[in-house]
Amino acid sequence: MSEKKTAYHHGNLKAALIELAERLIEAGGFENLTMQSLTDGVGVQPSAAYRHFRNREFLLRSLAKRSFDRWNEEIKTIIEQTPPKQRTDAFFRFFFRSALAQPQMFRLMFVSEYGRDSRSIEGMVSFLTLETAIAQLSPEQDEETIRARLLSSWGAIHGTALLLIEGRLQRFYVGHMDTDDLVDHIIATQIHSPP
Amino acid sequence: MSEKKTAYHHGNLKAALIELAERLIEAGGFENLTMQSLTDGVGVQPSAAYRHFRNREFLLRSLAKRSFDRWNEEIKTIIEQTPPKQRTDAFFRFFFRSALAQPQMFRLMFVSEYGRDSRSIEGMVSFLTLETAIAQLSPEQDEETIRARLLSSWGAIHGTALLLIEGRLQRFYVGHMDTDDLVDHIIATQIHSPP
DNA sequence: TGTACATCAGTGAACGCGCGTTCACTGATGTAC
DNA sequence: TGTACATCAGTGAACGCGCGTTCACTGATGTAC
Repeated sequence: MSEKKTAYHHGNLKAALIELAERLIEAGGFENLTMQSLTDGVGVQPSAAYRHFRNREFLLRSLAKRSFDRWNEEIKTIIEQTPPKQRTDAFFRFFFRSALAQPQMFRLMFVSEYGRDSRSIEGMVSFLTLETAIAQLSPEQDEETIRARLLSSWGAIHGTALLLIEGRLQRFYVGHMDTDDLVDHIIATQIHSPP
Repeated sequence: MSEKKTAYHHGNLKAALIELAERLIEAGGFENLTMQSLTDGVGVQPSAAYRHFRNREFLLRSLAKRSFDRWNEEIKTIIEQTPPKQRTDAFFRFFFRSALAQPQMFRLMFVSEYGRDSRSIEGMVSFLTLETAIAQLSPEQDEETIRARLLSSWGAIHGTALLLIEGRLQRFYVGHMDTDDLVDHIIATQIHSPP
């Protein structure tokens, strides 16, 4: 199997489709990803895509899953390399960094229906990681309080990331405050909030 | 102009379309509102809708605007009837109450493109209301800190409301914790967090 | 109080098109002997 | 080392349909005289 693709057999169509799909999603949002634009971009007939993906929904689902897998890998690495007390902070920072680096992929993963499955299974991993990290910050708390903190932190970073992605917060910045400052503040609020 | 509508002239088509549109959106999300299902439900030809709304986008925009207007009215009333120190709390509670009462309308207003215009103008009202309320809770703070708190609170309630709407948080409740407890906790975190 | 006419708010039929998806086919590749 | 054949991964053409939108029309309503 040579690298050179013949005119007929593309050779690595599936990989090419995935790669382009990720670019197109980032460019226009998953809602606007069409099978035709995707196959056009790769230089192949629309029908060829169906040799590799059952249908559009399946494609989007598997794209979301891929991203979640990568995401969880990265989180695992970060957690391992960070001292326990700083893990919550590190997780929050990673969360915002990735959300702002690939906002449309973030939406596919965390907003769309297509990410739902991955969220409920793989999503737990980061959830539990975060919970453990939070628990270590305040070991005296009971389980229920820790859970409540976890959920409210999750809501805070989820919502703020979405607002930042939509770019609808800058208008309210004052002085020399910017996105980084806001993220700092949110992290401080979530980490040091009282029981 | 009698209340009785003749077979031909509906009489109050516009109002009927709006009312049904709100019901259909709440039932299936704004993405799935079609002009045909809308006019069908009212018992009128699809083309009739275009006598009252330029197009679908315009319809959805004006629905979002209507909701924002109502929403801002309600907030104004609540704020007026609440002592200054409790206004932040009251606003948060109203926010969650309305989000959970009409989740799909919330999405139209706060997530969709169609609510964007209303968010940037009318949205400021509630934003500034909240800012004033927050400022009154901690009068010693400088403007920038208050803004940061405002934005991070906004993110927290925005994100948590969306997660609650998607029903993806219950799974993580423990003991006798429920949605109300979570909301309580979020409000406590946001209101009493340190500078 | 009645008639003529403008205006308004619907009808009915159709269009167009974007887009996902199917299916019989064909060219290239891999494998058995 | 070469040939026959199965298998695989594409092509090409077309379908269907949901859905927004248009447009010439018509029935009802309101108004001037």
